[in-house]
Amino acid sequence: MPDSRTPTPPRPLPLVGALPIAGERRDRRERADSIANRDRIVAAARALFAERGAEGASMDAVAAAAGVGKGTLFRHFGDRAGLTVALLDDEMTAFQNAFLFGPPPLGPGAPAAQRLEAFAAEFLRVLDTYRYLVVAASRAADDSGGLVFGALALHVRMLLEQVDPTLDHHVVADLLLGALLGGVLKRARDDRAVSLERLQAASKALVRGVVPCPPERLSS
Amino acid sequence: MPDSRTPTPPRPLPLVGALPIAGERRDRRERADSIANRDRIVAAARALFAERGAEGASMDAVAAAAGVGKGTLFRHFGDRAGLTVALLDDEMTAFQNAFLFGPPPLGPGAPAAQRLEAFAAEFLRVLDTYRYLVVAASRAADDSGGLVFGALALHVRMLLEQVDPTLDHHVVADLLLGALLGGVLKRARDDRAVSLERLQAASKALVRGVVPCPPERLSS
DNA sequence: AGCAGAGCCGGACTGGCGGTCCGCTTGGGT
DNA sequence: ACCCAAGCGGACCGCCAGTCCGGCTCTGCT
Repeated sequence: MPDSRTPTPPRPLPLVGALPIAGERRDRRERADSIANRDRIVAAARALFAERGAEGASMDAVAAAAGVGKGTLFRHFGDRAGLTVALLDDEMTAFQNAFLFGPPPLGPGAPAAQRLEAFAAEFLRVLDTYRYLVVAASRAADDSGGLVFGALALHVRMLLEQVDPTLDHHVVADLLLGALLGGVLKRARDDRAVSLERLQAASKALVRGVVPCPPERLSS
Repeated sequence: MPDSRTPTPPRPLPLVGALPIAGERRDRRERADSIANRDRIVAAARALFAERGAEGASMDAVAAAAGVGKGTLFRHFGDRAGLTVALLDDEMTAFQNAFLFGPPPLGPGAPAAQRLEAFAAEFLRVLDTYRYLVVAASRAADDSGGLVFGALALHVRMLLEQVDPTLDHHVVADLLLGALLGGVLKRARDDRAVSLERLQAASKALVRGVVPCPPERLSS
């Protein structure tokens, strides 16, 4: 009997830093059918969450839609929270890459204040696109936002520090992310009573508020 | 057989406006034992949520702790979400009264900008005090925040409009409330890694940012 | 190519939870 | 004192997250 069934199974991609680049090798090569099954589960879960909403998709339904057994599902993702976090984590990792290596104003090269504004707008766009995952994660995960948005919060903190060193970066970053997340969640619930553009414009006002008043740092 | 068991039972206190003043009379007087049972349920639920956390307290456990049957519990509150909303709603109503009728700077009489700052600080304090309810409601209710914080959002919108008529009050208010709510939720999860005072200070910075730059409107 | 076994697969099974139902009890008006 | 509408309780139901283990497939080695 394998000892990989200890109380803390490996859970493939729990942290944001892990990139799902193909060809990455572990201590032991992962079996091809295992990888294929994982991919099918991810695809099926994405479709089900998008279609039936957060709690319309039971783990049984996901497994059935993916054409695998429940054992396989739980082997790969540990529990329901692990699945939702893994799904959302993929998107957040992509966003993080755009932020770290992409072109300005989101990526490096632009002034910090501009990058913050671009971050808010783009973060809202991405969250809204995958709002079904955000809703699911906000319910399922005990540390909702902790693991998934941790790396993002770090970057916001750095930007905030550049913009105004006297700020309490840590807390203000959390507040800012909370505002964006809350906005998306409300939009997801109210069936999009306000347009994404309005949300983005309001978030820009919020970000500009945090930045020190002298306007010469803001305008392009 | 009473027809009060239709798909949409009355659910005593779903809206914020309903004040639980004693002596208020409905079309038919409510039975004394019913009121007593409701109070015992509320007290037991509060204790259980505070003690065992959001999902440590099942409805069976609440009913048992209150010394009533499950039928009584569900008759009074409809479902789990109804119970958590009712609990949180009581606190929010009290807070709302302080905001509407209490002394400045929270109540009327102070400049809008100051009232906004006081609102943020006090809202954080109240939410943090009842953080176990906030966590429970954020999981249970489908319209989490919609019903419970709706009235609060209205007031914030009014204040924002007074402070800067060019603002998109509706969305900015949601963003602001989302930031505060998110801050409290994070604090509830991380076991209070940052002090409430730091949170309040950061929220003040956020509120000041939204207000137009000229500082003569801000300082006392 | 053939073999051995490590590790993955699947789906029956379990415990517990939210929510319902209906016969019984009781409060309160007359 | 009487009556009955209203409230009560807890057995019951279906669902769902998570577990378990026998069997089988894929992989690395020879």
